Amino acid sequence: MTQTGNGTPAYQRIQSGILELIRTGELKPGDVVESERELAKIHGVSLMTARHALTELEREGAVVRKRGTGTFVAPPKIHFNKLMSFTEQMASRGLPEYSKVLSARVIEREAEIAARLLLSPQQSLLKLERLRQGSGEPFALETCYLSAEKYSGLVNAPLQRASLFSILEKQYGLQIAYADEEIDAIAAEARTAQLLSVARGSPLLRIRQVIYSASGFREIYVLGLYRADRHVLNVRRFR
Amino acid sequence: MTQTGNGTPAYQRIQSGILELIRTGELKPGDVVESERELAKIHGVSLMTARHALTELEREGAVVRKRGTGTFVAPPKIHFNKLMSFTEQMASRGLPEYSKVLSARVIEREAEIAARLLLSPQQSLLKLERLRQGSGEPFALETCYLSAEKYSGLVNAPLQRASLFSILEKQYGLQIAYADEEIDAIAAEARTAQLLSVARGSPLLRIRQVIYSASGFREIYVLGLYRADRHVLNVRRFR
DNA sequence: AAGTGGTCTAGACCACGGC
DNA sequence: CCGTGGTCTAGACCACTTC
Repeated sequence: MTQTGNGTPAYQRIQSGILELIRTGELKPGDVVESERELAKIHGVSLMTARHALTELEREGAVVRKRGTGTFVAPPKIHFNKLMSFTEQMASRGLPEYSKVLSARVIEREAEIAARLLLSPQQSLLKLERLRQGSGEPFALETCYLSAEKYSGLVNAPLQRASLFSILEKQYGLQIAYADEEIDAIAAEARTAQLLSVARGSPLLRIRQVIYSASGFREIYVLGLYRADRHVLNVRRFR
Repeated sequence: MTQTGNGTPAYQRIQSGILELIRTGELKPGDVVESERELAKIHGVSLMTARHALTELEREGAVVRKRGTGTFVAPPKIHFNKLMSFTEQMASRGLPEYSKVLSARVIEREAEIAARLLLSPQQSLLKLERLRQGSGEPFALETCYLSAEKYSGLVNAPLQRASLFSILEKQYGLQIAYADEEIDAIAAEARTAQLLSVARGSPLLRIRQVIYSASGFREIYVLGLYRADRHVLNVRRFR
């Protein structure tokens, strides 16, 4: 008797159940999760199916399994390698944040940048230059480039208030998936130094990122220059 | 009749077989991998077991599965967020590499660094300072700190020739798992500038990493200073 | 000894893709 | 239509941890 119930697979329903308990705080990090056999019985499912559910949850880092002992809620996740907008980053640290839009306009014939987005060299681009401030001090200079064709409406968007990510996600239905970043350091040249209130030649962290949509397209190119004395990047690398 | 053969699980043997074909080039990116049913028959194993093997290979990024179509060798992996030693990095790019050991000795009372390894402030540390050169030019200055108690033998290890990682893995049985890195930029001070053959005040990429063993302990602290004009860091971040 | 996760079997039905 | 991967069953034995 296979009782699939609704359309969602049984193993996913089991996962949702556990994730819900974690989300609501009913299960805290370190707490025991029901064993495979218990889950199988409760959900009226075979052992393999219950196992499947836990295997995926472990892979996602939600739980930890210990042979001979049980399955436990994983320690609070550290948000390493998470792609967050400036706004989100500041919010997650509880810091006040402010962005000044220096320019938002359409540019033409920027072949090099178009190439990074895999667009043809003549294609026009939307260029968005913002000075990021945190705790009242200038912090970073971020220049975003997007296809002008797709995102022309952004020129008049309330970027002063809302985060670019949230506008793209909500208004344009863009599903941001990941970003590849190139990180190095450069010396501040005159204009940048002045905008960021640092001396000319001061070391800046330069982050060039290509942001990909869930469907695999290159959607945004961002050139970020960060005051090294105000910014540390956190990365986790695996062997 | 369960024929396990040797000690390794069947699904791992199936994985090794496929990975070997990929490694030797017998299977190239885009090629079809044997179907679940074929694998099950060939290896005299049930369908679930063959599936398990492919599921893990897909998770690791070695293959891609397409419902209704088949399983294919994944496109060449991009080594994002991979923890590699300097030696490995240079080798993977086919570049000649050379390291000069500037010092290798035991130091005492370096409370701040001991703290990063969660050791007591008085504990003595092994300090290993190396100048990394690639293509004949100085490239980076790397200073490693390890527990002197555990790794005292390293003082006399052939670090000129073998990579620190490989010595730790082979001789000390250390299983390196991952590293958390703090990345920022600083201006080169006198000694560093001289060693790296750059002007004083040049921007350097500073990477401070804590390397963890598979059992979760903090094993190595590395302070790396990289010439920004010779080094770009690649990172992938996920939403 | 009892309970846990790890591996595995020999089937089954479904949804999807290509022909 | 046929072959593919996706989901699932109702058991089984093993290795490990805890008591």
